[in-house]
Amino acid sequence: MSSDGIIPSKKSKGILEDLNLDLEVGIGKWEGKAVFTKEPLYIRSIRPNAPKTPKTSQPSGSSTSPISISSTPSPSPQTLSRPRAVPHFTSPLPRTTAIPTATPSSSKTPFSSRRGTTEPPPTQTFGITQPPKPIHPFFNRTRTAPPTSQPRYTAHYSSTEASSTQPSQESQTTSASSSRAPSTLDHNRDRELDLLAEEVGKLHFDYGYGRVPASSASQNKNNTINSSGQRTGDAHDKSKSKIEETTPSDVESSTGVSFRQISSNGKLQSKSTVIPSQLPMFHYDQYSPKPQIAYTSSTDEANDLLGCLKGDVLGFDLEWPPGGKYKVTQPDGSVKTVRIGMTWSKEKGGYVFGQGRTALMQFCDERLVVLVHLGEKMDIPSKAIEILRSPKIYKLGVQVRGDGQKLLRDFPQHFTPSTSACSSSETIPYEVGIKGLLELSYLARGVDPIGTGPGSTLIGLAALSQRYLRKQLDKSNDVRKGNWVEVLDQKQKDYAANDVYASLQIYKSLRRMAQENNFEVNLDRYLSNVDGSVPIPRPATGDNGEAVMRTELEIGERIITLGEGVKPPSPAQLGALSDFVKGTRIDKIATNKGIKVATAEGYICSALQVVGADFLTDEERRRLWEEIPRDTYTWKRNRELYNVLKKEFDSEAGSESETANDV
DNA sequence: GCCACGAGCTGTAACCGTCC
DNA sequence: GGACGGTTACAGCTCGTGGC
Repeated sequence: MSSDGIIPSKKSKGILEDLNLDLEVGIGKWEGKAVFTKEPLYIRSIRPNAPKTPKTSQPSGSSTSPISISSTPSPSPQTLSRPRAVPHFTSPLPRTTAIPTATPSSSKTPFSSRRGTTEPPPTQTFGITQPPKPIHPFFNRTRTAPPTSQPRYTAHYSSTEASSTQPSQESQTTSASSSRAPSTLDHNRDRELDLLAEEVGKLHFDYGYGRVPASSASQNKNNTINSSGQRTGDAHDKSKSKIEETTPSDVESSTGVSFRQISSNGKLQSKSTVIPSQLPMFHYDQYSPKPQIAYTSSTDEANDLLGCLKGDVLGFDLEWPPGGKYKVTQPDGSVKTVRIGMTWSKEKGGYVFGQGRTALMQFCDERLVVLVHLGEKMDIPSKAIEILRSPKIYKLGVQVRGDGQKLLRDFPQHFTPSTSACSSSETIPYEVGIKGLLELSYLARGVDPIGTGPGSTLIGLAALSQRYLRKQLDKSNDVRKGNWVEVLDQKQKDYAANDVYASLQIYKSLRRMAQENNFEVNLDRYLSNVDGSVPIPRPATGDNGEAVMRTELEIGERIITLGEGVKPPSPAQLGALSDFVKGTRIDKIATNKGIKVATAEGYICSALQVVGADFLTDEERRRLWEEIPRDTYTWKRNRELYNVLKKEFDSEAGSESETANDV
């Protein structure tokens, strides 16, 4: 592509690839679309239209390059001038699996030496002819840019310019970062991760799911005791010992699920990998005592069985048939094809695929797996409703919220209030719903933030099983997408039981991990309740009885109602004002949100122009007056507010009233 | 096949700052 | 004070992941 294009030329990309970059650097081989940056960058644009007055003082970079990049940290977020986010390199590879790969030289820099970072070293591919696919991206992704005081965008230089930029020595010190603007939430999470990483780095981990350091392996082998005093080590079947006997060299020469090694001093040193296909398959009967599997399609029996479940943490899952055609064997032996979850669309002139109704509910505790087969018509047993509604019983699963929503759609009568419960208020409070749904992948992220990597997306049950149980979970399509409506065969029962029992075992592994490292886990942080509590706006009634639309705003802890037709402030403006009334200084708000102070000032004043200065208390108005300097554009653009405050707080207001108008 | 969710990319309105 | 152009924030889109 030409130098004007978005994609850098093969030549320039080749230069990047050929560079013998250090791990600290991050750009070694580009595989994704976005540009990743680890360090704050100076960017100096000398485009013809660039401002004549540079906003930052620059170290001398490559003078021939349209854009110069330095790894020197920015002195202040307020002084960094950047163009808007621009996509950079393109690649047919999926974005989320794009992993800047380390060059061999990267091994010179041990991961442990990288202060303030939490990402694992990039997957090493030495001697691998076929890069393995099965690694879950969340166990293998480099993290995004670390939290800095930078504004939202870091080093998103225009691709047009970058494409013609020769990689200078300085540019080599840049690393990969998403071109996506890191949100405030991202920043906060990154800060949390950094803090956690520091703490975790001090600890000695024996996760019980990765390779166990020799010293502790002998100690723990078959002797792990859970909090309830039960012996759990031997539950990890005979095949476990095979893994434990694997020599480090065996493991390191493999690829697949990556496990980071933590030395006795707690530092991350290197990683080893295990090919998932070498892992044994998960099966509930490998555990001791072997759980009983109870399959029923009788409501009474289901109630009895569910009543036998003990503890306040249960495995939970649902199965339903994807929409499609299914062959069903009739009582007389004949085979009939039926359509499930398909509806005829006149517009499309064909069937539209949907979903079948929930056909199977799985619950389990340590000793009992209950498979309640609802089939086509059976209603949810009352005991199951009781469990699902109870906030005190945690129901474990991956994308458990989706399961909850599915139940809510299929059986709304049990989890949503009747319409008679509607109040006259503008939102309808829902007292029921499905509570205590505990998202396992969020729990894993909380307990094992380094192992799961950055981000907040869901991690599949199979990936969790590989990592925390060292077992493969059968997720083959032939069973998964099968017909769950008809009476289940043994394969389906096993699949369903394994799914739900694996959730419980993963939870136990995570809990053990947290206990061993003195991490207090508040399970309520990982709940995904489904209570249908979506506010339903009801138009207010005007004096003449006609419905008028008003907007209710929550600012800080105060609620204010705007008049009809008044356009509410933008979310950013409301957020800034909300923070201000909570007592946060404006410069702090700007830093927290990664925006300029002037922008934060503008947001607050703009919001106040809408809600009115009276919204603020006397003290808040004084704070505003004192925190925003007189000679700012903020006051120029909000003169009305300026005059109000000046009159109130400026002792020389009278003599300067004309000046105020001139601002 | 569907659904839900998160991450990354992109267009654009709004904002900021300078010039006349 | 208006015009203008660069900068910033945000909404909406696409795509990939997970679930069945």
